[in-house]
Amino acid sequence: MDIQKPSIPRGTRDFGTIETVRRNYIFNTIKEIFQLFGYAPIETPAMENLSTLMGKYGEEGDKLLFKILNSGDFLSSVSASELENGDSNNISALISEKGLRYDLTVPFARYVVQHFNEITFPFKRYQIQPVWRADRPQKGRYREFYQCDADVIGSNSQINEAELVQIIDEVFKRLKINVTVKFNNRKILAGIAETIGRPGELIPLTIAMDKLEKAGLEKVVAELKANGFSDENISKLKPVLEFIGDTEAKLTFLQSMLQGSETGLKGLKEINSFLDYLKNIKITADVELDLTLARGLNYYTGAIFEVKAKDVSIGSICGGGRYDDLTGIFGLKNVSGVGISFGADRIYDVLEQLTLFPQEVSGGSKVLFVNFGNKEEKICMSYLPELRKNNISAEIYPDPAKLKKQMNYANAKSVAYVVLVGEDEINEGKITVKNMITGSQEKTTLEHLIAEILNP
RNA sequence: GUGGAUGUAGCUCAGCUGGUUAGAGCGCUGGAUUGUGGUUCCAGAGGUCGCCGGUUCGAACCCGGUCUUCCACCCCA
Repeated sequence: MDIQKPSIPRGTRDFGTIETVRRNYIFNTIKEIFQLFGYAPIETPAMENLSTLMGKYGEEGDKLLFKILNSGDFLSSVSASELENGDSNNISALISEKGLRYDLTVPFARYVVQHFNEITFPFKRYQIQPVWRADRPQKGRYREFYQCDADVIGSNSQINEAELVQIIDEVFKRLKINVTVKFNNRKILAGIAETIGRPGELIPLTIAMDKLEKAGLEKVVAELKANGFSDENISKLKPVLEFIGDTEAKLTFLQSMLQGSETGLKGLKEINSFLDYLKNIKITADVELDLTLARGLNYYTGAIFEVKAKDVSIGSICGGGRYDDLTGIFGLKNVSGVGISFGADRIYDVLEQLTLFPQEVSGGSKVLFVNFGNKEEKICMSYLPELRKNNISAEIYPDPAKLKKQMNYANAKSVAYVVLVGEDEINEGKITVKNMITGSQEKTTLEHLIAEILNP
């Protein structure tokens, strides 16, 4: 039999011990903050019915869904003529009815509708699980990655938006990442579309506007023209694209521009309410209104957020928004929700690039007992529980290997103290403790070692 | 999904216009030091040159395909 070189699918990764400990540091930080704000955890399955997932993320999203082949004789449901036609889309619908989740928001909406009777509203939940996208991987883009979501469903108040910004601020403050929180409102974008004379063409408009920062005004205009926007449409839009000023100035400008649009004015009202709540909160991060912020996910209808790291260029590390009717498609009308999603894997990349991971995130033992042989290891075995009882992680080297090898092991695992108990120590009822950081060494007792570690 | 790069030891990389036996640093193992790591010195192990095929007397090197990683679009966390 051939030995095959093992590998994992592209865009997926193994995590070593250091990486896992560091990732847990991110997850734990986020989880702690979520709980601090009263969010409770749920989990949903890795796979959902495709009918739940399809059509929720736009055309692009459907393409990026990982589909799971039906079990058993999956071809039996395909007729010969369909096979002959070779329409992949058609056939895939026949042979696959499950898919891996693409995000956590849509499964959450499904969950809310399905468990409506058990839930007390407003429902604040958090969820930290992997999601999968059949995207082409590159830096900061993986096919399996973790999202850390917090959502409030069943409340229209902008107090939720303000709270989510507060959570974002708190999380990145603790992780020591400088960020800018950009926000916008889909209703305002809809109002702009209306005002320039292209109501209902929100999506092509926003996709083009989104490129302003990256591609520049000319490219945006060119794309709009290609999508059938007239010169008059574009000249009406230009003041928006060219506007320079702070959040307040933008709002004043929009107030007069959107007079004719009911939706647009509603969006303005939402933003003003949101900002009003925010005034009472001390926020460290920069928070700014960005009219070119669009975000692709189709289900957003109100506020939208995006968070960027100031010191690293990696795309957004957190995003979110309000969806007024995501549960509607599953039969539950008039339930509005708003949520944010932290991208743990990108946050990892940011922390690594800025070397912001705390030192103590190592994962090894604090104390290692050297193994000198059968008689000595038994004494060590009796000491170990004493340390662990005091919440000090400790281990004994399992084999009576050469001392050099055991010291090397301690060094590689960044163990702080190595304890040597040989014949001399046994006779004296003491232990020899070597401090691996300073290199100094002294004969002492177990009690003294414990005391030193607990009260440095 | 479109376009462009990339792949040589565990890691980072050298390897001339195709020419005998493919190299370095770091790491690893052993020794100098039989109860002392992180510094030093010596020795050693480790390679289907991503994979498959083609051109050639001869391929790590040229050509085709495929996979990987990366970059730009698209989109996104």
